[in-house]
Amino acid sequence: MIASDKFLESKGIRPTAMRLLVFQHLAKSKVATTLSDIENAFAKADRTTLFRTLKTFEQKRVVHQIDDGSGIMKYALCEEGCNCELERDLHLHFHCTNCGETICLTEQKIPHINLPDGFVAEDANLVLKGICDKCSGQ
Amino acid sequence: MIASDKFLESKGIRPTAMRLLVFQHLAKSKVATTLSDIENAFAKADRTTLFRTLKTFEQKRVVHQIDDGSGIMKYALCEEGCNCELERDLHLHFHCTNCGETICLTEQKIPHINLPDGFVAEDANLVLKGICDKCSGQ
DNA sequence: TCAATAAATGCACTTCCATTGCATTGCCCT
DNA sequence: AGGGCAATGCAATGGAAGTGCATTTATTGA
Repeated sequence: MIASDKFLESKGIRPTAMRLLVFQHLAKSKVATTLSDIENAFAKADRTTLFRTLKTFEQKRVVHQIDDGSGIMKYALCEEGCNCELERDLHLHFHCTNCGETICLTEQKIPHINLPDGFVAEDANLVLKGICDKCSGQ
Repeated sequence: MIASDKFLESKGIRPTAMRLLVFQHLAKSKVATTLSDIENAFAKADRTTLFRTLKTFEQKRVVHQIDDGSGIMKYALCEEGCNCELERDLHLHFHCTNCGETICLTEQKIPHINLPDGFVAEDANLVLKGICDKCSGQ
């Protein structure tokens, strides 16, 4: 694993202190994270800065945004082998209705769908809702 | 096709004038509809009433809510053969990034996904984004 | 090194939509 | 008719995304 600052630089992102902290916070987290989560983790940080940091990360394909239907956007780091740069990495997400957490199931890809004539798909978002492994007692 | 008021009654919904209008508006529309769409269609109507009408419809399984990632909730009538009462009708939705419309592809079902141990899925939401048939020029 | 320039940050504010509280109206049933 | 509950309308709240602008911090080039 390379150092965070080198990694960000390799993505074309200037590795400021704030950005390194946000990046490392995302790296530690196993679940998708909301803006408010990050805001609470660093009491000193300003919402806007965090917001823009995430937007920058998203643009540079360091994180992807997840809309799990909870009404709040969540963010998660792209995987090592994530081919975000070429095409969207179409793994699915699992939203636990018990604990509210959203998990990237990077192993599970979205199956190919045959669309009616004239429809051209460019992106896909599949969110399963239910009970996660922790909450189901396993 | 049975009359709207009989239909609503059969679903346990009192068929008020407002509700009949909303129902018929949804029935006419081929695409998923936002609260604002309906609000604009009936200038006389109050947002709140429409909002609660939709919530009632949703609860009684007359409409389903669609979160297509546009940030605005949309609603569409459940199909004739929709088995919403027993389990969620897991068809997918197509969101056109050109015209902004969201279409229920009721023929296309969400494929079964094998989840890791401990995960129990109860609901699924699959939204494809791209260009719809009208916008692609077919 | 120092000034000029560009990028990042912080604060205040706006906007948009979902949602709720409460008073009022209208409908149904006895 | 009238009691009671459901539906409606108005006003207000709340939460999250997003924007404008001034300030600070970093980078670059003389």
